[in-house]
Amino acid sequence: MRGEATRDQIIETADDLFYRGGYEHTSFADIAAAVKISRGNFYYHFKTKDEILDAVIVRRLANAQRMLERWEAEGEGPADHIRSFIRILIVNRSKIMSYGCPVGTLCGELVKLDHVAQEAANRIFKLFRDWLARQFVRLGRSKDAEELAMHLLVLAQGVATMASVSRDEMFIRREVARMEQWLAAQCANAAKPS
Amino acid sequence: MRGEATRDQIIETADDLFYRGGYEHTSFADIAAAVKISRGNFYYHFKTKDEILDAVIVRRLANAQRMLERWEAEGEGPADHIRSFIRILIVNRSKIMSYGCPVGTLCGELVKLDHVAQEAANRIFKLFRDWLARQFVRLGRSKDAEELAMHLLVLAQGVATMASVSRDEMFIRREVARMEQWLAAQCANAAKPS
DNA sequence: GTCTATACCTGGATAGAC
DNA sequence: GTCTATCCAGGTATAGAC
Repeated sequence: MRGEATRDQIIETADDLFYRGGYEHTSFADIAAAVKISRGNFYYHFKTKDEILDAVIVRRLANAQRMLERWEAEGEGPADHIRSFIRILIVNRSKIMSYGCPVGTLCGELVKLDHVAQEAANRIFKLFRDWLARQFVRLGRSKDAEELAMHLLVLAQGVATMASVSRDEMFIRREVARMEQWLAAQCANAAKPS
Repeated sequence: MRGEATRDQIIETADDLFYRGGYEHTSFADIAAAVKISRGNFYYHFKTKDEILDAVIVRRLANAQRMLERWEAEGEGPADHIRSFIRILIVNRSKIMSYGCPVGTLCGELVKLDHVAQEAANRIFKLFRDWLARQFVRLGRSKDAEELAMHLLVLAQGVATMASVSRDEMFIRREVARMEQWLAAQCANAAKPS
């Protein structure tokens, strides 16, 4: 069915527009124009704007899941896997400097809107947190794995926010170097308290 | 003049509503209702919504400035001053868990809206960064004072973002403890490379 | 300086032809 | 499955009385 393809295109486009312009600020007209369909056709695929948001979140969850699996398949061990996470800040630096972190900015917006999809969006963070925690467990830090995972998310979110303010690539590189240094210290401390 | 008082009330109310609900999501009607004036009267004080935003940013800048001066007056030295900065995360934990950091979330929203006031809002960050850098200089870290200041802002922003996602007070306390530990290490390293 | 009334537009959502 | 036409709510902004 051609319809499925259109639906996927809408979700993909909405994902991108929500990232670049925010959820509320992006209108049906914007998405329809980008997909090159009429506004009316839109409602054949999604009855409400919230439905598109849900679909976008599902898509982001799936994409994140795939990315984590790839990192595990490619990396040599838990430390390597965590390093892959840290390096998305470098890999995606352009977009991050322009629009921040897709996950963090969406969750932040939904908080302010007091939106029902808040919890769904937070699940993306949980996915990363649990995955990171598993890596720290394998690193011999089972006692504080969760805390270390949260701390890495803190660093990543902080860097993303300040990167979109300063728009300074060297800033990102310095902070990433710090994060890798921190990770190395955690490896050395394996099985010891923080 | 009564007019000045009304104007101030509008700014104060808008400041709060912009923080809790975001700039775009907050309508004139919302502000007018909260201040208990008519929408028409509104336009006597501010011709456009952007004008209110400008006034709110000016207000936030002034408030931040006053807060920094208070910290310097109250604290015993640069390390103490920086600790005051770190502890706003504890002091404002309720609001931060509900709405994130007022500065970070505003700048993040303005980035997505591609709003002209972006630069003005970023000035609030610059105020904090410069002030923190001065404290680090006094701590004998003139070589990397700017970098350390940015790193503290990264930590604060990351904690604020993840706090509004996890809504876990203990998480904030753990991260603040980490920040204070980090600060102590920087003091010990005074005049040495990071 | 504050109000009411209202113009105007945009955005979400529906109906119905093709 | 896609379109055009249209409705309606809410948001910014203006005019003009008091």
